[in-house]
Amino acid sequence: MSVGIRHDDLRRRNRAMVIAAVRRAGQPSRTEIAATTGLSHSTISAISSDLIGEGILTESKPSEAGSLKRGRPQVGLGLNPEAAAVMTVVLSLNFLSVAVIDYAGQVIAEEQRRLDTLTMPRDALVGECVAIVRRRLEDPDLDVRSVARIALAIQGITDTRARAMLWSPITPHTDIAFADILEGEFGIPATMENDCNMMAIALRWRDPQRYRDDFIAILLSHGIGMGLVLKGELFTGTHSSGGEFGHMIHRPNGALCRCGRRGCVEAYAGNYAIWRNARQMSEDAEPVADVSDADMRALATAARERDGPEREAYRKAGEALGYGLGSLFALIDPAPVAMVGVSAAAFDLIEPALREAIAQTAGGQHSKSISFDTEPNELPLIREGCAMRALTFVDQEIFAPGTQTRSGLGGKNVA
Amino acid sequence: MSVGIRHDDLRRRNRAMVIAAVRRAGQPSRTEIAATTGLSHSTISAISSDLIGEGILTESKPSEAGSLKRGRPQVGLGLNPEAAAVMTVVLSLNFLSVAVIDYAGQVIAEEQRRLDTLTMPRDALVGECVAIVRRRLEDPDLDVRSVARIALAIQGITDTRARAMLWSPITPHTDIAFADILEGEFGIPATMENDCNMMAIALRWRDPQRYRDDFIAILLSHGIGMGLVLKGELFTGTHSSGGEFGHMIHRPNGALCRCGRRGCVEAYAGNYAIWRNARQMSEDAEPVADVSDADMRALATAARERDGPEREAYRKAGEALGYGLGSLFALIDPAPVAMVGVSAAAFDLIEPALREAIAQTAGGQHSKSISFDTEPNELPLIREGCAMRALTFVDQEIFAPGTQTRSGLGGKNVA
DNA sequence: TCTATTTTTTCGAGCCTCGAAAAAATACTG
DNA sequence: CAGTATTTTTTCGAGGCTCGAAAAAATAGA
Repeated sequence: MSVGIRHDDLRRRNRAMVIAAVRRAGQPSRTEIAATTGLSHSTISAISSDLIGEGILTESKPSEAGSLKRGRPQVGLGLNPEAAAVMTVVLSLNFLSVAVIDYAGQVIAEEQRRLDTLTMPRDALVGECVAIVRRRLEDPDLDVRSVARIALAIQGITDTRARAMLWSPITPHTDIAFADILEGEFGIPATMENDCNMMAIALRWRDPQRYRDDFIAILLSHGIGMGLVLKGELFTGTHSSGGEFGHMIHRPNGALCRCGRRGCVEAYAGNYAIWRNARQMSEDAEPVADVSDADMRALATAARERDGPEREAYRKAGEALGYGLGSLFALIDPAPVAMVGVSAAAFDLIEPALREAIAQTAGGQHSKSISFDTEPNELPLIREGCAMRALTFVDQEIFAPGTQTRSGLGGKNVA
Repeated sequence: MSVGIRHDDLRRRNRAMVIAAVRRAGQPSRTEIAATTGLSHSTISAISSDLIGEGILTESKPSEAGSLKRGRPQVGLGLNPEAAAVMTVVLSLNFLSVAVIDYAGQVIAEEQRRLDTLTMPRDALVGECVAIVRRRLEDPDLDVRSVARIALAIQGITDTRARAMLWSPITPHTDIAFADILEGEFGIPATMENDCNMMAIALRWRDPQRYRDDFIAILLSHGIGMGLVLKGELFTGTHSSGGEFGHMIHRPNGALCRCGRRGCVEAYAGNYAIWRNARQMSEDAEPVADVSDADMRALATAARERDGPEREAYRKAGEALGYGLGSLFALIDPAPVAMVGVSAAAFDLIEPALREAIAQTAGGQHSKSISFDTEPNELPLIREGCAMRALTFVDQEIFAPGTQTRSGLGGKNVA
């Protein structure tokens, strides 16, 4: 069960803490680090001297040009971009994109590719992923010997251990152990992440003020996904990536969902559902495979112009999202929400019904104070999230290694 | 933000770990403790010698009568019952009960009282609680100078910090800071806990095999409550005790709930809802204040005898619970469920519809493998949970004190 | 150039855990 | 019944880590 703290863990954890402080703060001085970590100046001095010696951190002389203060000027510590690199692989509908990122977080190489993910055979899909990674790794223009971690994100359900995709709407194939495949191929540790979880992580790094300990990222796209951070930690299911907000039941025995079941939130709020309602098709109509972003934008425009089936479709979407959030907020208490994806651009059409619905629920007691943010473009968020995920892994497991993660704090999902 | 580990924390945490190991295992030897904690024998020896010296642990000579093994016999370590005592206060509908428990977990005194909680003025309710605690504390037959902690449980919503009751169905009054009141009155640290959370904690201590890291306790009583343990930790909302499973929305705009809203799970599965449906009253009918356990049992008997409105009422309850669990399992993945409370005795009437409903949901994919346990009597569970809650507090915060819980691991809800 | 001020490093003290060896306590063996 | 094997527990020195205080370093103002 829970495990004691050994003496050697101490240094390891405090090293990790110093690295984390630098990654968060950018260019903090040793004094600032001492303040945020609560450790003594001597300890910080010793640890950072080690880290600089190992090439993980660097000193960056002039922290601020206008140094008005009296005494010895602070010298900022920064991450050494050359200490390592990580790679992100984002696999979405008909689209594959990779990036190589240096240790300081800058993108140093990219490649993107269109694929027909819905019809590709299993081997071809895996093969494309392996090939694109290989091309980046073998790029002679780039010194990427030091790629220390690969983070792969996909729409759909992954397992808690971040090894495999269990199910995804972008391909008919299931249970692909991408992480193991890439590790086997390149000998680089890899993880298989859920796209919405990566969005949540990215939001936290982008705007730590707003998205700190408790917040929700909801992907409004062809399907409905969610990434949830509670008490500062990424929330996942116990077996799967979990957080399948889109498949909470909105109306028992209701509209047909892409998952084959009935009445899911997604069956009212996913792009295909909005499309189906806007075209006044039956709720039993088979969900279409994909609706283009352009079509969705046209739908939104029409809904804004006149009161018709399009507007009603968005209203229904808002209602489903509102009741779904209400149920969620009954469990976890309300928190700020970020709406991401194409339909987030139509949030003006969704919001009224959403707020009305949520006000009918226990979780929506203070519905007016629940704030919504919108971000129409999910891909950059997912990429950033993957990058931070991979980088913090390097921070913790490679540059602050130790008594190899015994059971204890191993699987913490610090966002 | 997250704080470094100081050198003095080390001993503190390892002390806490040893105490916890003893509480879990009962009479473990030093060697067993070393094995479960992963610490060295020397460390365990040093720490347990301290703890014995301080009167927290005791050695209990003959661990097993039939010691067949060869070498030096193990000497068991146990909790010293006199090291401290705690008090539990359980406030439920028309009923108030307290118990004094020694450090080893044995009840050493009890008192119970009937009250008319629904109509009592606020001051009287608080006054009764204070008075009953005072009577136990001042009991001359008992040496209870050393009560180190009071845990108070109530049906309803409490705040995350476990200081106050925010709302409860047993009284019209809201926002009563019971924990602060008792602390102020007696100078003993107190907490205000949610009843269902205590049930979950108790289940974990009763049957750690079955209820280990992930499970759900659902109270089927006048209202519907839930206690949830995820990844070994009690799950609570971010502001409130959270986990208001009973107020997830089952049918938008559906049956009238006791909370004044419509379509909550509870509005179909709470005793009043089953009663309302069994009597073929309108779903809009005002929920009755209370249905006696005897009446509920009569209802169940009738439902078992013939196919009529009673049976249909239980079917509807099962359906609501099933869809609710389905939505919950979409978020957290399926886990074992314990059904507690009067209506758990009628689970045979509820289960078929519940399983049918859950099979319609994404979370119920493997619905057959989800196991349900029943326990008709919630009160003993709540009491035990409070006792363990209070005792583990004493273990950690009083007998392993240190750098006073800075932000870091402060609020962990280890069940 | 000297002084005040702030940051960073150095150094010894005090703990803590660990491993190895010793001590303690029992069962087996002839 | 004495001696040996075995297992548990304690003891002891070594090695690490963090801390506080003091020293050193680096700058702005006078």
